[in-house]
Amino acid sequence: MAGGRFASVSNGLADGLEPTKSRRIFLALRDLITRGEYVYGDRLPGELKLAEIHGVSRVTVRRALSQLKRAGLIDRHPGSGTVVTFRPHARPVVADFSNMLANLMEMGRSSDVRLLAFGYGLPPAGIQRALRLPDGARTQQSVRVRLIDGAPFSYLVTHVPEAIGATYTEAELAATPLLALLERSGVVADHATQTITATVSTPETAEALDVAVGDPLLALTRVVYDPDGQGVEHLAAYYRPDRYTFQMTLARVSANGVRQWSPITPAGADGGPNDKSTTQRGD
Amino acid sequence: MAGGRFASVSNGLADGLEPTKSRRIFLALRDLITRGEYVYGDRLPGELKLAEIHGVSRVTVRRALSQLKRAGLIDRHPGSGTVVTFRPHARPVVADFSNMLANLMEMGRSSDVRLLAFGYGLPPAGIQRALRLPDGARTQQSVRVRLIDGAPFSYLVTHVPEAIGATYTEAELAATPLLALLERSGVVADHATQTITATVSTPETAEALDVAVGDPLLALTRVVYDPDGQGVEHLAAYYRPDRYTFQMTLARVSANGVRQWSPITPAGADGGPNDKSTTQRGD
DNA sequence: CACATATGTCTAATCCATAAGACAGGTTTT
DNA sequence: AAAACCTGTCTTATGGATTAGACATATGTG
Repeated sequence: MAGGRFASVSNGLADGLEPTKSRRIFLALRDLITRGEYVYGDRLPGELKLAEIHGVSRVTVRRALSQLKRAGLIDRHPGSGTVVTFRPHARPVVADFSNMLANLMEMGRSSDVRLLAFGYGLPPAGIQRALRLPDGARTQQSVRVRLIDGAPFSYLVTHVPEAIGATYTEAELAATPLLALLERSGVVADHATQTITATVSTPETAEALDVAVGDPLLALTRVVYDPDGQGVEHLAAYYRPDRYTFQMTLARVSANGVRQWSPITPAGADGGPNDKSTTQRGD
Repeated sequence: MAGGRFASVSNGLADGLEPTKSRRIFLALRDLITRGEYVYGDRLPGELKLAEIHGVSRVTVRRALSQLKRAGLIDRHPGSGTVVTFRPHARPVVADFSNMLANLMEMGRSSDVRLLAFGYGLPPAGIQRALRLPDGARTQQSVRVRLIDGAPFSYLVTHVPEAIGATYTEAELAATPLLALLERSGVVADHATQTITATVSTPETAEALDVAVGDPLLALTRVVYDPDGQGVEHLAAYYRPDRYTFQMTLARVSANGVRQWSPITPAGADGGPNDKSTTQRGD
């Protein structure tokens, strides 16, 4: 609720804290609206129609619509109908395939980081394996929340091998992108694997991101390796889908006689000569 | 439940058809397991611990664990504890950033398509705008479900301008990737925009994908344009996150003096000389 | 105007997931 | 052997979302 440009894309909470049918319908409709299936001025189906579509009673639909109204996505007019008031100018943060926050600063938006946890310890088995660490090796573990215009949109859990993590302080992590810290320490990020999927929020992520427990989240797992194939960073990131999406432009090219899609790197693509951009953000 | 290699990654339904706390906890735990946070042989926290973490009673945790057990992800031993039995060999289908189903056939897996709907009509306002169609222009609309080894993993809704859609039949669409049909018809796919986000399943998608209503889904929206910038295909795709994820490898390269991430195209990356692969799949 | 359709408001009843607790029986550790 | 911890099973009670209905009121249309 804290903010800025996201006032019109809030979460509509306050009575929908539980995983109820109405919450679910709210989320489904919000998704249709924020993704542009319904645009400004469109009329939603009537309450009875929605009740039929979702197999619930009218009361339940009305709860979902109340949440949408509270979130500022719709207006309701007795007799006339329910109308979308969401203006796409308040669109979510957009990142390209490489997870760069595209043009964040240029759009005049302020980004902020809150460091929720910081410490050293034994990593979970899966993370240990992903980083290719020997048994018993410890990692530096941190939990951060990134805000845009005062509103949280990402929840980041990182693991870094202890020796590397020791090269910077807690305060530095709270102020600097992790990847920049690593490269400052002489670590060479050579390649990375990245997986994108969908999941649900837990009490932890829900509280940090100001959503209801059970709401869908975009999940990204990235493991960064040095030239030797040694893992140097493990990132588990959770994003609010209404505030952050992955977006990319693909070109259909011929390579080896086979036509296939190729991503267009933002720098060399949209004509904009903004190569002077500062160091790419890490997450 | 119909399926092959997915027997070990089912949805654990059958009493969790509603968006309940226990369902939510099931999903959260399943996510941790399928993403490798917990690996084969790991012991989950005890029921009381889980109850504390998620802020629910023990009964509720037990329901979630029952679903996990039914899904074949865990085994429970009285006195000893709950152990992960999920073997990563039954991993989800993986697609790279360009949405190609990587090495699907080479892995000996069978893919199948079910055509649920087919027809012509006026598109929703958002889709009309995305395709840059004039008012009143009609589109061919289809709904398909893609199966892997007999188990559904994607729900695809496409819109194609009427004139283009007329160049192939309903039967052809049920058997051939849409993009191949388009290019056969002389349509030149030049570039595309693509957005990836997370959403929740509706009764429609839930039934088609055999998940509970309210379960999280990966959502992809893609609009393909011809060289003139005219939209030729609009695709809204929904994926079961436990059966399909986006996965990519990135290389840290220097370009213009700026270090940034660059995706590695699967063909030229993993050393495997499989350039002979057939036409790339469209979805 | 009359009619269909939309949202707004209220009622009464139901139902089921959830909570809180006790107890049994198996496993591991000290 | 005892202590600590785990899952399995059961009981009772409650609360809040949900249902199904009626009725009012605003809006647009033929």
